[in-house]
Amino acid sequence: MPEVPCPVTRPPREPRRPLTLRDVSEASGVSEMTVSRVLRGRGEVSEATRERVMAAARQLGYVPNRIAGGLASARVNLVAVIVPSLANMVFPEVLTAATEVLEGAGLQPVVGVTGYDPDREERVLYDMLAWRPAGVILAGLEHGAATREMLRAAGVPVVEIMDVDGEAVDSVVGISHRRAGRQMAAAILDAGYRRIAFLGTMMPFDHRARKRMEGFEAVLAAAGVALAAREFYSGGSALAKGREMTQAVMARRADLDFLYYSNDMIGAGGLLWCLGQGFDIPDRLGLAGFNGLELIDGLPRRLATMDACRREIGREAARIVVAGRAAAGSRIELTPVLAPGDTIRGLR
Amino acid sequence: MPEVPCPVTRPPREPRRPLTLRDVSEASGVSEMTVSRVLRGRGEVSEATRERVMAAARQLGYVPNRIAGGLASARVNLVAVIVPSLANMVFPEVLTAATEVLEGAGLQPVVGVTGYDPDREERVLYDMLAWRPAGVILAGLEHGAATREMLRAAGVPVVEIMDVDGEAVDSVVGISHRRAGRQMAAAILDAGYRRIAFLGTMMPFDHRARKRMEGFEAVLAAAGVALAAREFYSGGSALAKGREMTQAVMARRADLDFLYYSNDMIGAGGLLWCLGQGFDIPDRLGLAGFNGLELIDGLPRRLATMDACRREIGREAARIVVAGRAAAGSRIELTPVLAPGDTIRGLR
DNA sequence: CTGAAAGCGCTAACAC
DNA sequence: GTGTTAGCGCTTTCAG
Repeated sequence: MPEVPCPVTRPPREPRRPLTLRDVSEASGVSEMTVSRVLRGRGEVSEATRERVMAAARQLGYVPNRIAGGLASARVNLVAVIVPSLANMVFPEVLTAATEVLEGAGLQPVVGVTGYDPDREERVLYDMLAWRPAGVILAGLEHGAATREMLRAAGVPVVEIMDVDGEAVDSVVGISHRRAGRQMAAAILDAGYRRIAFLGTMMPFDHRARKRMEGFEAVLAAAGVALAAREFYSGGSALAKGREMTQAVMARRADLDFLYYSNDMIGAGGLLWCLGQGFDIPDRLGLAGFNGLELIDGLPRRLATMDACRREIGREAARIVVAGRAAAGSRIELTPVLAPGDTIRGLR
Repeated sequence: MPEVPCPVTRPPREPRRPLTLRDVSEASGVSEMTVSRVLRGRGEVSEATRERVMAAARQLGYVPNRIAGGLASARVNLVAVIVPSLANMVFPEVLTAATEVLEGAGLQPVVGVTGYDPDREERVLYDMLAWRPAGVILAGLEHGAATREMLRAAGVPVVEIMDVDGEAVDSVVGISHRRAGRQMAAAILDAGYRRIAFLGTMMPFDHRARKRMEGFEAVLAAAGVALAAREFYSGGSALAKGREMTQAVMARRADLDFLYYSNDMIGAGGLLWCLGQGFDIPDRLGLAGFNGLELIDGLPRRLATMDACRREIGREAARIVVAGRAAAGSRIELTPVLAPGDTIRGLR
């Protein structure tokens, strides 16, 4: 990556007109083309020239204009990354991992947030494609028709992340949430629990949570077990909601012996409430969440969970974008591992 | 904001060459100039023409090229937002609030992450300024000389956020962390605690945490009280670290009667550990954190804390950028409120 | 209300 | 190694 000629001294005068390559060219007595080469670190340039150019650029405080550069070269170092939310730690983590890989390749993520709203997703994508990014990473496989069409026509790598249960436009990196739900159900049944409740978010467009629940119920049904209760929430502090939902569901069905939460944060809230009630965990009552958040390490007991492979997803998605056309159509299904923690009996 | 002419039907053929205004112009029989007007929603255009153009654009799946547009108009709808980290929920929250305001004004945030590293901050800023953003929002007042110089020379609104203790390049929106530390110290002393420890992060560039500690110690010193212990951590799950640090510090100084944490997450970990130990909180031992995270609502006891005004900071910073030159040099100091929770005695 | 011409600041593709 | 020429796809400006 080219060196950054940041200004260390104040330029002689505050020029009203923005600086251009020409200014650096004149100040250094080198042609614009060569200045451009130096600043991009491309092409063979003699060391002497290079230094004169860098000195002039630094001196003036010149910052190259990528808008012009992008137009001229039809190459842009931006990568669109579109996630449903930043409030759920899962996405900042995916983003952080993706950013590390992208930066290493000289690419710059541009983050868009949809709020789990397909219309906003469409708008956000449209706005980002207007910058002709070098790639698109976006969460989920469910998109509006127009969104899919834009992705298809974008002509750059598109990576749909988090989920693999569905049809991808181009590449996918994620886990099977249906399978994750099934796996958790099997473990719970194995451990002998039978009066099981599901506690989750009330978001029509959180397809991954829905799929986990579907997989979960399917396995229960196959074993002749029906969900004994369901509880949904929306908004507010997830930890507090976990607490409230748990209290509510236990008030309705005191005989429940297992609570499956759609994420670790509400699970943690539920766990704290249950411990406060003095419930015998995991014998009388088992609990499990989803995501494998770091947070779990600090709870009085480790909540059973399943790793959503967030960092790996971010990293692999970024790699696919970096690889360009070579990696088109990749499909990477990661395998979440059940971490039984201390809240499922007999599974230590 | 202009309507989004997203494609609802597949274009007739997959064109290899990217679409341009000219394609829409030809397909609609309207000049490029008028197509441009329609797509941007600028200038007077007859309804009939408008509809023909929109239909053609939608049909083709045309997405305007903002690179070319930005170059021609020297106007860009991007706003650089530079934060130290996404792992600390504080920043995603600021970002979310800022995004709401920016989107409402047709601006698009571009997020950069520095990892609390001044050199990375400089690089990130350089990369962002290369896109000639309409404004810059960045955390903190402490920057390298080159970074300050770039900010000064950017020629667009610059808003430094989170902190007001220091000299700003242009506008500032934040709170005084020194004052926050002082205020907390005063409250703790008022409540009669005297053997006080500080537990925090070991980050040389987390200036805000440092300032809180400085303010905190200053008030203690003025009252003739010295910090009885300090404990620092880095990396790992903050909740777990809070637990470990608390255990460690209490092992060293069992007579401590107050623990002041540099953030709520480690404070929550400490609180959970203390409750597990059966400590008499808040009488025998008081606790306080910082930030006012939502998370607190779900803990067995409400941790005392002080709101960092995160959403308000994001919102106001974005407003200043939206206002443009009119708001240059603004200074907004917000006042964090002490939320005594259940962990400081006599302050319910 | 609509159109034609002239760049925006840079880089690809060639010369030298 | 270095310089020259011609655009990239839009929008500004000015005519009609």
